[in-house]
Amino acid sequence: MTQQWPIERPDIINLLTDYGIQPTQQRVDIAKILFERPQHLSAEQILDAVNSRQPSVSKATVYNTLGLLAKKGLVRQVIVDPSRVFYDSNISDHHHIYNIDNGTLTDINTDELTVSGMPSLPAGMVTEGIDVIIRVRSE
Amino acid sequence: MTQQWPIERPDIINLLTDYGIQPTQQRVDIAKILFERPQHLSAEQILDAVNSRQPSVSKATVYNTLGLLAKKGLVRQVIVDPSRVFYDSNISDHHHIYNIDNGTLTDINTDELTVSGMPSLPAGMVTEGIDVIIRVRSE
DNA sequence: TTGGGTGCAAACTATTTGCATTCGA
DNA sequence: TCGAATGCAAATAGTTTGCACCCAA
Repeated sequence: MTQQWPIERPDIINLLTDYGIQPTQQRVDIAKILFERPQHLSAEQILDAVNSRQPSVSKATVYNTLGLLAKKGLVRQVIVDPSRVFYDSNISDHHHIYNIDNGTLTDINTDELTVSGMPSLPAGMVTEGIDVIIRVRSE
Repeated sequence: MTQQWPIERPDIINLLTDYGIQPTQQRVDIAKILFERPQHLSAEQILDAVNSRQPSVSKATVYNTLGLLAKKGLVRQVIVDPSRVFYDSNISDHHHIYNIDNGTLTDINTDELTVSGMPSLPAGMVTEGIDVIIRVRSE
């Protein structure tokens, strides 16, 4: 899927529908923040952004929606910091650099950095995904 | 460092001392659990294990000690689950398979699975570590 | 009308912190 | 002796949950 950013409101509605998600006002608002560009946001950042003009979405709905988007495969959870989950609007295959000083995530394409030698898994095990995280710090 | 497991109490005391950690009773008890074998334990598992006979170490001390051991480089934090941190007593370079169904971690040696194409980092950035996590589930 | 979606507040849980007490070099 | 280590409980923070209300098909 060749993507152009930002994804506009009508396209977001189609996207949600395609993924089997009923496009309610709040869900579209939340998705709109995420799909402005490929980015990594925490739940709190999304809550703040979506309510920046006037409060319109509750915390519970933000969490419920992010969980739903992740479960349906529209966004990807990035687990690099025990204190909060990041939601990545770029679902094409890629890896991450995590700056532990400022909590910033940067993408690495899989053609730049590759993983080789995937071990065979025990019977009955299915790969759900491969995360590569390069932890960096300043100085 | 060729390691033989389990690491016994007197060796743990030397190990702590070598790493600049004052080997108190509680710290040695906690380290002893971790260094029985190469393994991945959560803070709660360690708390339970260390107090299995009779309560001897508080929750705060377990957290303080694990943080200290990680900071000094005696154990490695493994961040794969937003709900809890795992502590890995194997600090030799390796990667992980994480079973999201049962929360189990399995090691992968770096000679089985390798990462190539480390991107050059911006000036002033230093690599702290590379984590590769293969997420799997049953069935 | 009726079930899914939402909001609010309370509940939860892993982790951290403040502070008084105890320990160990 | 005296600072470091410990323990307890309370505080914190991200996330989840229970439940009443609301809305669209």
